[in-house]
Amino acid sequence: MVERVETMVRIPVEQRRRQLVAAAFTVIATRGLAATSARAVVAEAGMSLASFHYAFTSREELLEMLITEVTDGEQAAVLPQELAGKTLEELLIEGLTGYLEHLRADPLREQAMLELTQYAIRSQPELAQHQYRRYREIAAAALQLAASETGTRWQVPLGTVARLLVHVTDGLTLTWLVDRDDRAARDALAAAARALTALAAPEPPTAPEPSPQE
Amino acid sequence: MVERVETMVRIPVEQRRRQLVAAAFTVIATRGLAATSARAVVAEAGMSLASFHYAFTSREELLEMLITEVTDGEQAAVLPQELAGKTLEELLIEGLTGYLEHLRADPLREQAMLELTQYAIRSQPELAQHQYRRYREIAAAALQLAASETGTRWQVPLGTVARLLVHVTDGLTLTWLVDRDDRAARDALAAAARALTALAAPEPPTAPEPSPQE
DNA sequence: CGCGAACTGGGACGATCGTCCCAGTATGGG
DNA sequence: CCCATACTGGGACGATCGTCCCAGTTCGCG
Repeated sequence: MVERVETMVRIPVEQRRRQLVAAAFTVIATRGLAATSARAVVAEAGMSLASFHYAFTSREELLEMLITEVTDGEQAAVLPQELAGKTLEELLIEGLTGYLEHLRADPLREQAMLELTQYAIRSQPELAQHQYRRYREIAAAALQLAASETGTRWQVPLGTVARLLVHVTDGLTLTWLVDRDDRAARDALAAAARALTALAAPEPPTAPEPSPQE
Repeated sequence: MVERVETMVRIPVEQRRRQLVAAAFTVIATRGLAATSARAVVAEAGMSLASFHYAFTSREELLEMLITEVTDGEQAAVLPQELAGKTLEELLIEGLTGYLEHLRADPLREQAMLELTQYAIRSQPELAQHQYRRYREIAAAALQLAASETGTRWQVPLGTVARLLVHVTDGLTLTWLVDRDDRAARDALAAAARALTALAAPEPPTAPEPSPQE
């Protein structure tokens, strides 16, 4: 009664989980989290519905793995490449411009990240916290590099500047996704770089002499 | 066959629309946009499902009216109250602190606004643009007031600073909703105020004399 | 070579969704 | 006072959702 099925493929669970996660991210980016049903995901991955619940016990579990994997794989798209002979402000502008280009190149990706954050805030707060800790780590690394490379020093705790930088990139993302105004985004980004620069000051000489204040 | 219904109430359409919009916002805030079904809304509003489609032709129409109404009613929660004798940085700190308090007092409201923005980006881009134009208007008004009140002048076009300020508040909102870290938020906000202050300079005397540069 | 276990396809279940319909009720203009 | 109409309650429809089940297929290990 059952026909010979020629397309049946046997794939180990781990690989299938990865495939489903990737497919899910694609669906979220293109059609939104609300439309990311189990059926839509398996359709995107080209497998049957049963494989979904063989690999994951629930949709929630898939999303959990998705968020974890995506935020851990998050790279510093912000790091400027040419460091030599630039001022801090120039470095910040380049870094932020790099982020804007990253955003412009693949807006759906950042939109998906945003939707996942919002989902996580409601459904898996720890995941959202982890995601933002990672963002801040990346920001802090970039800021520290920029400062040390230009012989400057942050006047405010690095973690605080990093937090502020994440605010800026988040805002940049949200606003640009809304209006797609490249020119305005670049202006705002330049202003942000200029403003952030005010939080740094030239580093005192390498061998710190006791200041003659007492 | 039909029993006497004693609870039936006749309400004009306009009022019912307003009631439904208000109920919908409550549901979005408490349970998320994904859970904001027509049935959930009418349950919150205490009416029957038919009234929903008597007042609105579709769920989408309700959300459209909801977004429009809410963003038009958006107030400047950011305006500092005591203006006299403060520096620009102090004024900015107070304004941002005011916003943080507003956020802390009713986090679900801002979370709902964020979810509505995300929905609008995908489904009604014009509404999202309108929403963010409104945000920028409010920010620009606050910034202009702060500058004129402290005898300073923005070195960067007001619209650009306003855009940047919206970035900061958006980022503040998102991050705080994720980690609820009041202390870190206040630090970041103070840093933001300090950084933004660098974009302003003392206003030249009221009667502008020609500068002796030529 | 054979068999247990890993894996897959397809279909099914109950819940919930948006939308619609219709019989019935209250009300204001004549 | 009465009737057209503005309005409401409740139920229904088809679609889609997450989840589950089971018969059947393939593979690795003995």
